[in-house]
Amino acid sequence: MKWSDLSDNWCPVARTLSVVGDRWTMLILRDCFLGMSRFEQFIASNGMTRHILADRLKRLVEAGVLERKAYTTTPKRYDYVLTEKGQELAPALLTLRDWGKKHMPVRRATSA
Amino acid sequence: MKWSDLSDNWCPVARTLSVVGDRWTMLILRDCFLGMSRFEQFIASNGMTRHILADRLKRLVEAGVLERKAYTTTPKRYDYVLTEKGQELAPALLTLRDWGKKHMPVRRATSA
DNA sequence: CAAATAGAGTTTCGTTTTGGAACTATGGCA
DNA sequence: TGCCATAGTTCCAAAACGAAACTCTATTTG
Repeated sequence: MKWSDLSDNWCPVARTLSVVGDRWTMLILRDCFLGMSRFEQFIASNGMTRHILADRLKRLVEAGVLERKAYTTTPKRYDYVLTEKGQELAPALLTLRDWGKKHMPVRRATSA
Repeated sequence: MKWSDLSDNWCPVARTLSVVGDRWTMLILRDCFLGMSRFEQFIASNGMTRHILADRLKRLVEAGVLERKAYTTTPKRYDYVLTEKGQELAPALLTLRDWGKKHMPVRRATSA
């Protein structure tokens, strides 16, 4: 099965995962909830590579989770901000955070 | 950054995603919550390939989310059942389900 | 003015991961 | 004896990914 086929799956969990179920998307959204909105901020925050970030941002905008708002015209540059639909992923992030706090203790310190 | 490095990330969301943040794991867990426990059931339920399922089950057992319990000895066969730690992912699944119900309407019917 | 810096991507290339399918292994059953 | 069920494992080609370099526009600095 192709991953993209999940968007029309009978199961609402699967349909959600078709948008946020890959390895990096939730971390981008976490950063959005922490107040970040720009390409270089996301890059600095979670160590993903540039073209993967570009791809994920594009998908999230297409999915209506983020909105791409120009903040300068020359050159064109954009803020990526949560839409209403994106905001409503907050409970999901919070449950994931709570589970991590309880069940995934940190073994050693890391920089990133 | 390697995905495996996330398990020691400062952020509890990232640490959670190091276990359940890939493309199929959450769907396996959904099936567990729906009462499934065997290899062929998971295969029939969500169309993932056999060796990816085998890999994910192994990781989930290593992570302490599932437990591998023999239900026959010859040949050795196993049920994969949620541990306490796994059970506590229920709230996360529920928030993902709710978001999908609200924001990801089905466009066309699918079989799987 | 030339050169360096900053922000936001895009391209290239080599390595991993994945999807698809076939193959293996063990035992029950007709 | 041969077929079926369960649970994997192996193989190969295709897709995704990580790392690094490159592009483009404009601003700042020497």
